[in-house]
Amino acid sequence: MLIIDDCIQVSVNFDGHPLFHIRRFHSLLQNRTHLLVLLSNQVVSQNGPKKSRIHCCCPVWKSEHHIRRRGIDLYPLFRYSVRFRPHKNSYSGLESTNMLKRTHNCGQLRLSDVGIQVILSGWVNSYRDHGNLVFIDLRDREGLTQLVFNPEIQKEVHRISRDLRCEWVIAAHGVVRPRGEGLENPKLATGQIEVAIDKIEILNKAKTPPFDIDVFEKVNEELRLTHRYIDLRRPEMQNKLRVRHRVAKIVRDFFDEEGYWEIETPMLGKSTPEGARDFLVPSRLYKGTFYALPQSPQLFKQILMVAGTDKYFQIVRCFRDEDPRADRQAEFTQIDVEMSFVQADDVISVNERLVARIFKEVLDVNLPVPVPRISYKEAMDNYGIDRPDLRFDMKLKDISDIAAACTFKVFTGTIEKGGIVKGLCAPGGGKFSRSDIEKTLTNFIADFGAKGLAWMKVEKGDDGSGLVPKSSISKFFSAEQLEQLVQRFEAKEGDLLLFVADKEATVNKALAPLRVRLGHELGLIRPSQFEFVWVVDFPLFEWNEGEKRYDSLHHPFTAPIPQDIPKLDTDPASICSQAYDMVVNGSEIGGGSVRIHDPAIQAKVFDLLNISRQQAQERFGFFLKALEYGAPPHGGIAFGLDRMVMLLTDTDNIRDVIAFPKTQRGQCLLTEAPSEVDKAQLDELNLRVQKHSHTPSDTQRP
RNA sequence: GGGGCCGUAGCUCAAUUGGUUAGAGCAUCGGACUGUCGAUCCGAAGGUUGAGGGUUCGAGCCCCUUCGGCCUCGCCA
Repeated sequence: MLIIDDCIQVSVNFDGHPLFHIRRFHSLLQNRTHLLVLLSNQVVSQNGPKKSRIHCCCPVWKSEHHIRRRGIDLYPLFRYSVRFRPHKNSYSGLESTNMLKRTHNCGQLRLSDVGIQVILSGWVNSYRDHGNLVFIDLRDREGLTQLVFNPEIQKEVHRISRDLRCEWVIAAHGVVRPRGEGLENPKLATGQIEVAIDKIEILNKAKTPPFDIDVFEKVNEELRLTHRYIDLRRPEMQNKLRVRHRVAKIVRDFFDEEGYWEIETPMLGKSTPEGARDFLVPSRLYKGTFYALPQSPQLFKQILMVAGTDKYFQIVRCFRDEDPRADRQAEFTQIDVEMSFVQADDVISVNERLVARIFKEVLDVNLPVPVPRISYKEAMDNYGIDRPDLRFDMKLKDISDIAAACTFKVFTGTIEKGGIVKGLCAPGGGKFSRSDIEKTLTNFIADFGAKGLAWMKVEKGDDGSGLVPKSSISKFFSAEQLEQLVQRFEAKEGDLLLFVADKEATVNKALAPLRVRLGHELGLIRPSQFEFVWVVDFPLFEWNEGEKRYDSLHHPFTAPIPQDIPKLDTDPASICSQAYDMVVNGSEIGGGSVRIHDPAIQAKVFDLLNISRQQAQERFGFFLKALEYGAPPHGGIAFGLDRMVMLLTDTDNIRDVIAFPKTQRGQCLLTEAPSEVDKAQLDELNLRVQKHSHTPSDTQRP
């Protein structure tokens, strides 16, 4: 055995076929602990270090142990011609000349292709080795194709195929042939055919992946995020990326056809501390000043209207530094739209056609246009929330009138204090046990601030006629009142009535999620059912009791309906805005409004929001100034692209529709962002990190 | 900032409720096998039970601290 030093380069031909290339060997063999070079029947070299420049063809040797066990007996397995030459510090382009270039993808071949020669490239999805016959399922993003290796076709290629492992990257040449009768695989689109391989090229080996790509079990998400490149190989994830691309493509095509321009707006902008927390970026040139990443391009798109661009759209990244949720990331993507000389109906009709096209082209779902509309008040009354899930009925009913007349202190007391009693009828909910209701459901609504949940099961009366709500509180109700309850909810035998008594806001806050939960648990939702609705007629303001001022329900640039403009001076709380939200299955996927284009009205709104003239000038001065130079009437909308893709892919996790998402604590597990930076970087920005600025011991120090 | 769930082999999960040497399936490695397709069969290897401390004769299990992930309330004009 002879140690070969670092300056020998070996090129290997395999039966005269240059199936392997020098540079590829390098990457193939980097992870090896040992390399051996065979010449004749001798082991010529053994070498350990990873960084060796020696290249050789030894595709089956896994370890020193393996080689020792086989010893020199390995020789008959190898028939390489081996040529040495001095290392000239160059790979001389050998790697690119002979690579098998693919002719088809792995989801493409059908019976009609039988007989043709093809080259496929991809990842080894699985291997089934029968000793002589070897089957490889080769995977790329388009699908799987079965490759067959038979020693009778090409002995050496067959031998190499036995060493292939999952996730190795290969290219293979062969002939498409039909599978024998009864051997088709109906699970695969390409299951009618297979490719009999006579040439193969190993483009790269792979470490055993940290989790199986082809596995049905749910893998720990932390692991998936740290190895996102593995996770994204899974067909399910590739489909989500594909759908996301399709949506973006449809959006661009649609708006282009409709005469919209895609215009980019800055990522480094001005902080306007309203709404969510900003992500800040320090300025190097102006010490002590900061850019903010955009929460949305709201002001820029309105300025574009003043600039006469007329019809604008953008698929744009937005940033809000708030805690994430299952359907919320700090960094997310909007389909942002704005148009001039329009009223609310114009914006609505264009955009429902857009959404209809997306759902038609991606899912083949026909969405009825025009999409129905309900008012904010209707939504709050019937569903307790401004984004109602209309896939099932189960409307909330106010029973304050009945409750006021009963003798149940919790109900009457609440009403005396100005609260309400509202409830819902869960069809078939009578099957819930007392513990289901009084523990599980009561705890559930307690999270939303409700103090208790009253219930009644609707059963047949004792005399066998009529329906009577039964429960521990039914004794506080007269027979007539019980009858009224049954009628109000149109309850049937076996239903469950649930009530919450509190301030109206609290009642709605508790009952809305309870309704959705029951809808799921009672199986009231059909799979792949989509119910679209525009929620309209929002109030312009809501009263903020803590701050003693009005807040915008939408944002401060939303226009009131024209006939309510006089109320800005008299009765702001009752003003109706020109805002609209598109809601699908209880999820808000988009929202927008007609904007204020009159500087005088904008000023009045700022007054009501308790934003002083000076504050308004500091924050939005540039924008208010723009409005003074001939702003057209305009309005727009923004859709949440991530949420739309979630709906289209039936996903309840926003991270699954983002290629490189962050965790709930805002970390990227792949890159380990955020990270500390060099002192030099901080110095350049004139920044200093105060590590313990908030600990009492520090502040008390003299 | 608050509440909840979780962390055991590479992965997914067990471990008779504090008791002997922490098990299984899949993956990995070795062997056999010419029609499989989540191949099969035989064999092997694989563990600081997230980390640190405590209680105990004895801790995967109980207590405290801490790290990480997920869900959620607040927050998200």
